[in-house]
Amino acid sequence: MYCQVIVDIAHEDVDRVFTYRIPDGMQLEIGMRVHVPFGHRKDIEGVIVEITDTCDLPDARVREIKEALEDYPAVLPELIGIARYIKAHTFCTLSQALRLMYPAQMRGQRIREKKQQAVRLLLKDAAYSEGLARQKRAPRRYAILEELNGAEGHELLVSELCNRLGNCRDALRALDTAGAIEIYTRELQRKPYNEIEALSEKDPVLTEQQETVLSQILPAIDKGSGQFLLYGVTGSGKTEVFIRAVRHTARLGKTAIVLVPEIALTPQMVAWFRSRFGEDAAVLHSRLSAGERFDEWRRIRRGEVHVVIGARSAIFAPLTNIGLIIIDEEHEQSYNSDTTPQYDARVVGQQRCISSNAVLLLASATPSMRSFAMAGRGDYTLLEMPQRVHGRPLPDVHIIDMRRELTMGNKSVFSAQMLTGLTHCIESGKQAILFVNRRGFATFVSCRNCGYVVHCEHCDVSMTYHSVGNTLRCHYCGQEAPVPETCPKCGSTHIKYFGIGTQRVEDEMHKLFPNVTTLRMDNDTTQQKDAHAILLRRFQRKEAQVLIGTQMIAKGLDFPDVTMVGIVAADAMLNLPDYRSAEKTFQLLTQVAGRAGRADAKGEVFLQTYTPEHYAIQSASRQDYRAFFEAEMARRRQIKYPPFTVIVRNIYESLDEEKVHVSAQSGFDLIQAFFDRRQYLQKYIVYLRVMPCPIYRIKDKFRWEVLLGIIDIPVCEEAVGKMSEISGIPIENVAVLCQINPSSLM
DNA sequence: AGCACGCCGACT
DNA sequence: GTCGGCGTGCTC
Repeated sequence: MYCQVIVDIAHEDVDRVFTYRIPDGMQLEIGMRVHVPFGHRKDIEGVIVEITDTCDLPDARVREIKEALEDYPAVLPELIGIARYIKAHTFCTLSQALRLMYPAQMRGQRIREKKQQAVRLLLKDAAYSEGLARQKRAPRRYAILEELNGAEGHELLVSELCNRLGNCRDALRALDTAGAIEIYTRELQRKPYNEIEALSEKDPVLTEQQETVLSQILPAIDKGSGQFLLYGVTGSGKTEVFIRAVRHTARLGKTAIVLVPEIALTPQMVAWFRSRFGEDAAVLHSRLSAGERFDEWRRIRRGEVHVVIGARSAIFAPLTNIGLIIIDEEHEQSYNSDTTPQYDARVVGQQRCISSNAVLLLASATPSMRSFAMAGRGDYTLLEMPQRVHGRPLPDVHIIDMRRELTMGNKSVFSAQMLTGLTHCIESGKQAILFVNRRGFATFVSCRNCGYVVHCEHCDVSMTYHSVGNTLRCHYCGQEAPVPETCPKCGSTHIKYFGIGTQRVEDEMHKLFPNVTTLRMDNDTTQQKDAHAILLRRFQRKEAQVLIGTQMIAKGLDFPDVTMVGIVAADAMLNLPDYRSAEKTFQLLTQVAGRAGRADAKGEVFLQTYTPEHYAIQSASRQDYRAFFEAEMARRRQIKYPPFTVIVRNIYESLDEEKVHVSAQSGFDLIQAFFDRRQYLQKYIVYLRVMPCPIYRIKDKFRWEVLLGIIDIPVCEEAVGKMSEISGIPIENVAVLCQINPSSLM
């Protein structure tokens, strides 16, 4: 018997199968990880992707499998198929794609099951009393028996016993020989989020629109096919739909994956599922400890759970018999991996659904351009939930023209109108959220006399002022610098701060409302582990009346007492060099506005902007997704951007300014030559150019880019592949990376 | 990716 | 004369 092995080496030259002989008596299956000799090297890890009884190579060239690394296939056959799909579509090696399928810690045997010693009491009832009496004069043994008798299931971990009674291993050994107890090793499960408390356990009555939506999803799950895009406004009760759909899936004996866009949102989703849904839910994401991750992965692999909840990587959960894959907040950029393999969890999910006869359910209050367009074409069935539960109205949104504030002489952070709203909210004892999409205090520091702006000395960006520590910080490389007292250029002392950051808003709040407690949540205050959850819990417990934060407060959070939301600068992200900035602005404004008025009181949103007429802001204020979608699609079509095109961007970075330019130019020449040889592709090119990156220097490295825009039709994958291939050619002292539909064009 | 094989410069 | 530089090529 022979098998085909993919060796765990990420290089094109070895990106193919190698044939090995299976030694007599070795039990191997497809998907198992093995050690194989490879060239002059021993013990290279590999994955078996095929088993055959013949082989067409001369016998002398075929070597033997050394050993299996586990006694079960680490990669399910279905996931080998998914890995092949990822290789074909993201231009990585098969070994890189296979690495996604099992915990990284398993590579190089760096992790083992955690075993612990446990003891079980073998004596029951009368025998127990008798045995106990016999130990009257051995207090250690007596105590052990008593402890075990009182323990749940009459068993305890040895470590726990030693904790309670001191070191008692000798006594344990004696009891073991006497046959009173049994000492055994058992596997310890490290379970994340075990401490999460259950929420309400009763099923709420479904709203009419929830019923309607489920009446379409559930039969599809029975049938084993269907792809849905659930467009439901914030607060429309999408989570309840998820729970019912997953429960239905589990009742059919099938399994489900629920994806959330970021790790911080998993505990909440887990809580909802654990409390409402009897079945066990596993959690899988990259910030679990190595041990936790391995244990969760193995629980799933052994078929012990029906539901897996997690971030992007959980799409590769080793579940069999999948019946449903849910992707919540479907529009989030975080579903795209930005490191190789650059997969899109939505696309992988779709592929898994096809290979497992499962239903795909994408959900969002602000669907991505791509998904909504696909629904329009009939690729997805569109499901809508336009109303909030319990007929709660959407919040009133007030657009405030900050240009007028300025002409009226108001130079502060808050407009008169927002200040009134804030005061009213605070006085009525409710809570408020202030959204600022910039951390730090001020966005840049500038001389009023000559216009000089303080830049980072390593990057071509202005530095941000942080009032904590009174320093300037570069948000790209972390470099800190003191605030200049005089202008380095003209010597003037008129140095001023411009732009608004979270610290500035916090500062202003304290000045205006000295007795109101606030919480600030941004990258700077959430550095420590769990800081995120702790801050939110404090706000939930009303330890503060006002929460000031960046993007991270926008998503999925449910604070019933928040009646007022202030968006300090709605257009701050509108002018970024990113074709998605309008879409991002609309999504963010909608999400933030959705935080207001989630319980009984109607919410109010104050949206400050310098461009009140912009369609992203207008449509967001009316929570009018369709209007935004139409306008944005028209614009994307016109400027030829995704979803009409694919953008491929090769970035060249080097400390050597001359070399990086030359390298980018030769990369450009290669792709140009490629197109010259393929006339049939040329008509799909929208643009192809080589130029310096918008941020020309980061961390002292000069940056150039080759940018390709090409109509998104299947034959164009060839061109994407070529760009990826070119980026893989090593150049001395120049780093090249390839981005497909990059999230930012910095 | 790794590591050996192979053909040219400055050293005990 | 050798030790060792890293260019090129192969791995079932």
